[in-house]
This record gives sequence, structure tokens and C-alpha cells, in this order.
Amino acid sequence: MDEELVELIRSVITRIPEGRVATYGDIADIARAPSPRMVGKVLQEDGHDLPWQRVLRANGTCAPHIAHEQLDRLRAEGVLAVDGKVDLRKYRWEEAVTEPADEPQLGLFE
DNA sequence: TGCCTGACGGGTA
DNA sequence: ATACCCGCCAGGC
Repeated sequence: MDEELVELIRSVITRIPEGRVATYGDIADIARAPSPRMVGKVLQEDGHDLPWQRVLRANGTCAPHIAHEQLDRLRAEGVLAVDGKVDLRKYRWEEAVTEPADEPQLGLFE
């Protein structure tokens, strides 16, 4: 897999703030990865030194094989789960917008 | 060369 | 909620 992309994906994950989470799809979009699977692939191969606990599936659940430890770690930084599910509406990370839009964001609600 | 396998996601029934 | 289905794409064999 392209090393350039791997580093990009890793850097995005590093930017997720403590106490917030992001989905595999979010990471893929930001990193312009061709598929969310690439994100999982990166974590599987070399994710030990990343805040991997902040990466969840699109429905707020964890990948089954690491669910227990992941939820423990998240709980330790203030992210609570109900029935093994994290409420994304509450904890999902949105990248900070550096440049204010010069037009009202009305279009986002159409 | 194919075929199978995933730390995935969206849609439908 | 569960169960399929299909798209996705790098790797392993």
C-alpha cells in the first residue's frame, strides 16, 4: 500500500482530540483514502502507537475483537458507551474550520 | 491469473 | 433489531 497514504491516514488519526471519536469512513474521507478498509488495514498492521481507541465503525460500535479494551480506554477519557455503542452525535470529532465561510451555511440544510 | 479475506459502509427487506 | 446484498481495494496464496 502507498506509504504516502499510510502516513496521511496515521496523521489524521493522531489529530483526533482526546474525548472525541471518528469513524473509519471519516478518516478515509479526510485522508482521501480510496476505501475505509484502508484505515482498518493501517491500524491492524501498525496502530499500536496511535490513539486507535478513538476510531469506531459508522454506527458507533467497535470492531469486535478489540471492543472490550477499546471501551475501557474511551471510558477513561470520558467517552461513554451504552450497550457497546458510542453516541456519535455527541462525541464525533469534526475538524475545526480554519477559514470562516464568507457565505452563511444555509446550503448545508437543504 | 483468480479467489478469498478483512479494525468498513450504505442500502433494503 | 437481524439479515442479506453489493461496492470497495490491498494482500496473501
